[in-house]
Amino acid sequence: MRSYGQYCSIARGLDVVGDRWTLLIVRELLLQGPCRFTDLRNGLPGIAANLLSSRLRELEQAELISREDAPPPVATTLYGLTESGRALEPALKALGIWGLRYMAEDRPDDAFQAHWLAYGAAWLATDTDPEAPPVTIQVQADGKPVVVEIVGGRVESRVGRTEDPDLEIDGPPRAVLGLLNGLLDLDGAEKLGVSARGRTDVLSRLRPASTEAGPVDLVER
Amino acid sequence: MRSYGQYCSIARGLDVVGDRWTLLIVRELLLQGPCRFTDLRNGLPGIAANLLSSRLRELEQAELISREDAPPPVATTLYGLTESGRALEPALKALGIWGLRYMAEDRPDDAFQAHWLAYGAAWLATDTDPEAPPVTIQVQADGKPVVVEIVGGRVESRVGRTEDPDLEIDGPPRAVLGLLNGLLDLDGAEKLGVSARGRTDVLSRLRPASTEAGPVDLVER
DNA sequence: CCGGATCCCCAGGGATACTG
DNA sequence: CAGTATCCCTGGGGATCCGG
Repeated sequence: MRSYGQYCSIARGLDVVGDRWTLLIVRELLLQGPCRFTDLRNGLPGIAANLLSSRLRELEQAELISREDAPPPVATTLYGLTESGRALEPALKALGIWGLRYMAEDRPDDAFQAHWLAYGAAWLATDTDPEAPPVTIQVQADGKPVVVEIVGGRVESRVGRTEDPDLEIDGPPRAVLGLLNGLLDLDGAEKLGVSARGRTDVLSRLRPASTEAGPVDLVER
Repeated sequence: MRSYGQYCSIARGLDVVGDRWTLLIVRELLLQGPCRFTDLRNGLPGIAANLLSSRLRELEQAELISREDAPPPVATTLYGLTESGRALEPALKALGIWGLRYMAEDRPDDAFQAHWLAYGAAWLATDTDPEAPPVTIQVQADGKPVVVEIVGGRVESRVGRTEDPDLEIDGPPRAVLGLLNGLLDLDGAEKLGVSARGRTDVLSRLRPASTEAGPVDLVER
């Protein structure tokens, strides 16, 4: 990227990660851990192969990512974040919280992947009752399964399924996301097509991680 | 900007502010308050007038900024941030903290403005001794004056001069910034051309605002 | 002088095809 | 699978010009 030529840490940061797709590549590596080229390509629907290739080269040169050869059974190269790359997490988190305000808009053609929903829960929600016992929620959105665990004040999540969850919810991504972030109550979510089975009371423990951003209306205006 | 087409709050956020110059425009309005076209242009050295014009139009449409007609004596239009625009502050702050690691590199041609240094102090530094009495520092870097006040755990700053500061420091931007962020000690800063007069002991109260980013080496490698 | 609009040119991004 | 190569087109940089 062409430099902004300004002695300002925001501008210099953008000199490095301001290019198109760059922050999303970091997002993928942050969420998925070390990835193969094809994993990244799948996690970034819409990116052109040459662009991904060139971005990876630039990011490696900037020492945000490093290539490593995977152990024998796989025998391919893996791309992983360096310390500098991982240090972008707070910035991505803040941007993700800000971007929540645009998640209400329904764009049917948008791609959707399970791990995006997973980080949505883990990064963007807080447990309001840290003293309460841990609970497990089996989430499914657009057919993609995610497990959310509320444990001692923290909200954690991963892609996949679990046995005997305290609660199961299923529905379109927008409604499920609103429910997980505490921005939608169950009534509202059910109107948007969510079905819930089990201890629906645990949902009241979830509140949006604020950064004093204030709540956002996830229902389309 | 062309949409990434991903149902992810980071991607949707970048759909709005991911274009070149956009975040820097928000930075200016955040630091300077409502601005005229020319003020923005001066605060964004390097931007082409047509780009600024088109970005302002897009940002207004996205409801991040609003135009208002200034009161009679000025009689020009002012651009100011809306609530959504101001909500970007945490993201810009996080990015600015991350970008600090690139502030060590010396690029003689980079532009430098006083208010960038001012936010550098206020956003990126913390007072380690909130109980201690308030102190005032008169800073000057590259001829541009900034006042930094350490008051009850908070670090505040503004462009300009004050009377009877507890400490005066003067030197090249890189060294002054390192000193204000607690990343450089006085000895190191003096080697980079800083001169200090007054209560140099108050500098020990400044520490970098972490976001667990860890300290950064501001001296060139 | 302020607040842009217009024009031209080039670099960077998108789509697809091709190769080790 | 992991990229490269190619072509095309849009979007950004830079200068100039114009109305208020």
